[in-house]
Amino acid sequence: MARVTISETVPPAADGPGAAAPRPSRRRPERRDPAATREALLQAGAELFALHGFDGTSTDALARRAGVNKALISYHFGGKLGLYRAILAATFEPVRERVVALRATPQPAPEALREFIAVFGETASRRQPAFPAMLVRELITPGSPAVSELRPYLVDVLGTVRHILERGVRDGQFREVDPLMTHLSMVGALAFFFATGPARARIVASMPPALKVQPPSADAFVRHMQDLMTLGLAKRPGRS
Amino acid sequence: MARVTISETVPPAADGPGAAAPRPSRRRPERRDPAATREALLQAGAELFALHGFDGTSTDALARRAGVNKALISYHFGGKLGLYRAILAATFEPVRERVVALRATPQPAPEALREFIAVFGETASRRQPAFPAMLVRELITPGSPAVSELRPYLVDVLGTVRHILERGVRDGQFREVDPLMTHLSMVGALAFFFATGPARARIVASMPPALKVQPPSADAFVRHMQDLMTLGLAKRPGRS
DNA sequence: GTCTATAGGCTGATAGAC
DNA sequence: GTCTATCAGCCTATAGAC
Repeated sequence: MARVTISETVPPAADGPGAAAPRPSRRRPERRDPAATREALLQAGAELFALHGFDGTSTDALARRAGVNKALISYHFGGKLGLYRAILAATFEPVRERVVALRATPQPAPEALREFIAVFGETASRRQPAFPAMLVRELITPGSPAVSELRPYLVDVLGTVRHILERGVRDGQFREVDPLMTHLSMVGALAFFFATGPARARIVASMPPALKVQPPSADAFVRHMQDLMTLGLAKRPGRS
Repeated sequence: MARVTISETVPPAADGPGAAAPRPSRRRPERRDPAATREALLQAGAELFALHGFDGTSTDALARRAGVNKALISYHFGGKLGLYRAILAATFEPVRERVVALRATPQPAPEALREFIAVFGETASRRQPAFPAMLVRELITPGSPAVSELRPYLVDVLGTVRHILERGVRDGQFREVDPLMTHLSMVGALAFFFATGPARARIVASMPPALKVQPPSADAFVRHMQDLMTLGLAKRPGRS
């Protein structure tokens, strides 16, 4: 099981979590770059797997969405599961890198925590829109064939958060909190919000116009979480 | 994957990934109460759908787990989807009732919010263990055939939380927060924690004993969330 | 590398005996 | 109400032409 070396060269077309999905104009079966075929499958798979899960996505739907022949999934990725694994790696690796970079920040802990939340939000809303749903789906399905491969990523992210929290406690800016539970509540709220974005958009869209309320934007929610966490963790002046 | 021809009377060997599962002692195909059949299917379905999702659960697995003939799913529930819908209703209705009852509480808002979190935790960890995973799965899959039926439940729960939060703001105990975002962050963190409990247990179980850390208990996490939310929402003395 | 055609397995549902 | 037997449809994967 080699480390997947996916050509990260092509930036995944930034389409929001709301995902009306501007279908990539891939009508033509004409000859084209094989790297483009791989890329189209990775892109289509990220969208469909995030939305419908592994079992809910057929190779037929993947190929159609990518504008590519079904057999090419096996040729390029060794099968549907191989494609899924490649997408998992391509999705989580950039997240890991951006998060781990936060360890070195010179900012005080509360600012670093705000930064972590901002990085999560930016990744989820702009860079890797499939990331929150894939994370949640993997963690919810204990028998998933790929959940064990996820562990290194989870460990690195948890480690970074723990690092920030412990520094905050040491510096007297955070009250004494359990780092794991704090991590779970923060990441859980963020992942839930972004993973359920499309469904929220749908629910709002189907409401009678009179009652229609705009769902919160990604940026607003990031700010909400930044405030909630820093205030909720803050060491209160009076206490020891 | 070799299909060994075993006499089908033999109880299916402990299967399922999650599956410690106190198998209901249903050896005999003898006549029995039809209500018991329905109940066994509802129970088995709640476990399997929560763990593997709708697409990931076959009628065969459902029937085997329930110790019941496959054809009875169609007879009693009109098919796999009918069973799923019945489980959805049976899972969410008790949650709705317990949550809505909180509207009438005479307690101050911060106490009421703590109570809401406790009710969620108790429901998720003891009464309806399938509830968090089913909630998350439904909300993550926008096209789910049942997601629209969920709306009344979501509206009632959100309404209750909003009610508590607005009362807290009015009474000067909470700072001015967006009720929807606050609801999403709180329920999101709770649902994520409980839905991912089984996976967390697995990950811990597969760790080398030296590094093994106990995952947080349900009660500890409830307390964590109670503190995080009440402190994070508290109106700070100095400010207006 | 890409495509077509097809194999072979599994799925959910039901007809009909009991 | 329960069970066995069976079917049609869809699914993933692949052989082989180009």
